Amino acid sequence: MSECQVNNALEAIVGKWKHKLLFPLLNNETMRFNELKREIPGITQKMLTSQLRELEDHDLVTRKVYAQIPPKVEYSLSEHGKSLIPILDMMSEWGAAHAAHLATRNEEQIKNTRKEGKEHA
Amino acid sequence: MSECQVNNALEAIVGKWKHKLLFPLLNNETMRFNELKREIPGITQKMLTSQLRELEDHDLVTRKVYAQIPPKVEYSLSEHGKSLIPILDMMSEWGAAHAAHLATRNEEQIKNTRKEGKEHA
DNA sequence: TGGTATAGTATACAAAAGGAAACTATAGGG
DNA sequence: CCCTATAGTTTCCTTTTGTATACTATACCA
Repeated sequence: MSECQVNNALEAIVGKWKHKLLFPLLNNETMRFNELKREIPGITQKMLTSQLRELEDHDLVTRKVYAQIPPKVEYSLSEHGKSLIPILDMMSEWGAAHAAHLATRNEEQIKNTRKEGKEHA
Repeated sequence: MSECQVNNALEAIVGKWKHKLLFPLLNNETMRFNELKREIPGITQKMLTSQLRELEDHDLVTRKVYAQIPPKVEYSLSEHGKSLIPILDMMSEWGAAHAAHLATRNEEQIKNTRKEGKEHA
């Protein structure tokens, strides 16, 4: 296992918005710019553009421009992008376990605080 | 697969330095503050402290303080922290594949550029 | 002539992250 | 009395990110 390769992987999917774009694209074969924007509440056009460009640079997302007016651009997950699915799956599973772990830990801390309170009383 | 859980997972290990701390801690049962600092070139004390605190908050790293002077503090991967290993492994593998993918893609682009050059000549 | 729609850019600003360097505590050694 | 060592904290500054808002092009429609 190499820290440098982990870094490569993280760079591809990390960012405030980047991995949030992946999910709508997993569920829809193709998506248009404004469609993505509607799916991701709070994102600005600038952020959506820049994050899509970065995903494109990593060849995770494919951008197809139609020479029309008004413009039409379709985004979709590339074949290479789909190779991320198992990792996202695993992270999702671990994320859930992690959240549960922290929740029980915090409950225990609250119990201990109460005990201490009684001891001091 | 849930975007929110992936987010939980990413939050735990993302940051310019956080995952870089994990590797020395995987290879050594316990490590002291300055030992970690030496292992991670370029990190400042402030960053090392803050990232260690965040890992501790997520219960990925355990901090043991010895009441000595000069101070002695030992950091180690918690049991929960060790549950990250399969994910790091997978990310490392994907990161290598990803780097290779981008490399061949770029080579092809260079070839195509040369072809275009000849065509125009 | 003016409004609509799409997929963006451009500009200005605010907030967050990160870096550099100085400062802290205190036991032991010279 | 000063120096060393460890594990930080504090302050100030710079860089990076992100937000808000306005602006662009152009075919079609009324």
